[in-house]
Amino acid sequence: MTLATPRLTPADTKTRILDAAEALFVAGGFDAMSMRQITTTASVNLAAVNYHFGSKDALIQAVLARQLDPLNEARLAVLGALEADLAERMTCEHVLVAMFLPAVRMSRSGAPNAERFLHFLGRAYTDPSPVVREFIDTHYLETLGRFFFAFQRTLPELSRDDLGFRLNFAMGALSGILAGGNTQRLIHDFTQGQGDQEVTLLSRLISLMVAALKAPLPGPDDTTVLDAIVRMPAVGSLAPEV
Amino acid sequence: MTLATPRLTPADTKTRILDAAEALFVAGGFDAMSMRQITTTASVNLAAVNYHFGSKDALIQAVLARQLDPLNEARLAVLGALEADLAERMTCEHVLVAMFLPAVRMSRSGAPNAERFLHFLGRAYTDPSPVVREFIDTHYLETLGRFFFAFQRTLPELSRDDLGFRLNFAMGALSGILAGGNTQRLIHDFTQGQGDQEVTLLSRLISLMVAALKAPLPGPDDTTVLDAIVRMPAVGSLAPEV
DNA sequence: GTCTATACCACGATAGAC
DNA sequence: GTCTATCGTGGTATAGAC
Repeated sequence: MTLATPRLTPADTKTRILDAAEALFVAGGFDAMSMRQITTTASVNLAAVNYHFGSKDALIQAVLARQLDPLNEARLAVLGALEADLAERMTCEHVLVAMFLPAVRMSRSGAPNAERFLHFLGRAYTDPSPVVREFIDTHYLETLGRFFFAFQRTLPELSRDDLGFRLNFAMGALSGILAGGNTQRLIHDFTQGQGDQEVTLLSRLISLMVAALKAPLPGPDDTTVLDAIVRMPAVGSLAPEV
Repeated sequence: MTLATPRLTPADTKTRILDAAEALFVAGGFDAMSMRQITTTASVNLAAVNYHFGSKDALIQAVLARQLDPLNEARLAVLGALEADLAERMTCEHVLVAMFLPAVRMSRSGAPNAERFLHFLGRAYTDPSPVVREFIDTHYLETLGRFFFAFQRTLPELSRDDLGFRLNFAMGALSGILAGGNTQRLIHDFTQGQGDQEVTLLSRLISLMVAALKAPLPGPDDTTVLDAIVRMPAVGSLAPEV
């Protein structure tokens, strides 16, 4: 754990660059922050970023890691604690709580920039730049593997492929919610929520996740019904055009 | 309907630019296609793009519109046909079929580049560039308003806000699936599927969508259960760190 | 109206002096 | 460690030929 030393002396170059980059990232995303903007804001030379981090890509990865690594650690800690406590009594709801609660917790902690944390998180998860996307995906993969196991234990009736399909579905859905125009409202709900609201939003999200995870596999009947729809005259008569 | 005239004379500059841009877009996405690449491939001058389209952004929008506008028209046509045929007997499964079937149909049509259509669609829905994203969102909004109405009629028990929340969830989920590493596999399933496979994948997708749309609202009981989880010693004792 | 040649400015990156 | 100067490439703007 890094001590948040509130020293009065100016931070060193590396930290100043990280802070400036983080602020500009939250404000406008990866593409909007230019090296010249970053170095000007941090009051360092243009070449300093390349010297300390190697490239703009490596810089943003350092910025992301500084915030997201503790988050993933917290997720794993909650998951581990729940598993130690409940063992076989775990449900997928517990796993979902382990996934979502730490972010909410962090945004309410007394730490500096706590209220900016969800802003940062929203940016990180929705930023269009490939560098950011790849970092998120990679760093998720480590944690996701662990959670995948946990989900598998609570949802033994699902095959490995099917669980992967549904998790992909559910996580994509969460990203979609964050990416949509509701982000501001969601963050507002998050930050404003004291206890009750926090739990309310969590339960709302989780109930949708659970529905997607526990939905019955489409049986032959469903296929037949769907087939009937597809072959309806009203649908089938429409010639496809490209 | 535009006639797919296979003229032997070289296409005019505008069309050549559109074709070249589309090919490069499918191959590598928006960022990877440079103006100089496009104009070289199309054998036109660098400034021709700016003359005919105004900017690179406007060009990609024209490329997207040429392919996606017919798709949206087909979606609306299927929806209208189903509504005319079924009236009050419509279910949300019918609406979902109207949403997803046209894309599958188009990819199987005899039109040129039909098999490339889902590749193109995958790119369009997952390209990280803000220009592409904004275009997709905007052009969806028109169609989505119409579909929102249709969903509302088949799911009267959901409030307007709640339906919006869940549709956002479901559509984000679909994008997530397309955006994930499964895209190639999904496309493979799509293209290879003759009838049966096509219906199978559709039914699989739709069953998840239906589950998310029809999931019961979390009642007081669920909130209490969740609250109990959140306040468990194992969870609550973990101090948040940022 | 169309098309071409060319100039412009901002970007990220890097070599080399200090 | 830090700085300046500079390179290559990106999208864009315009003057002028046809």
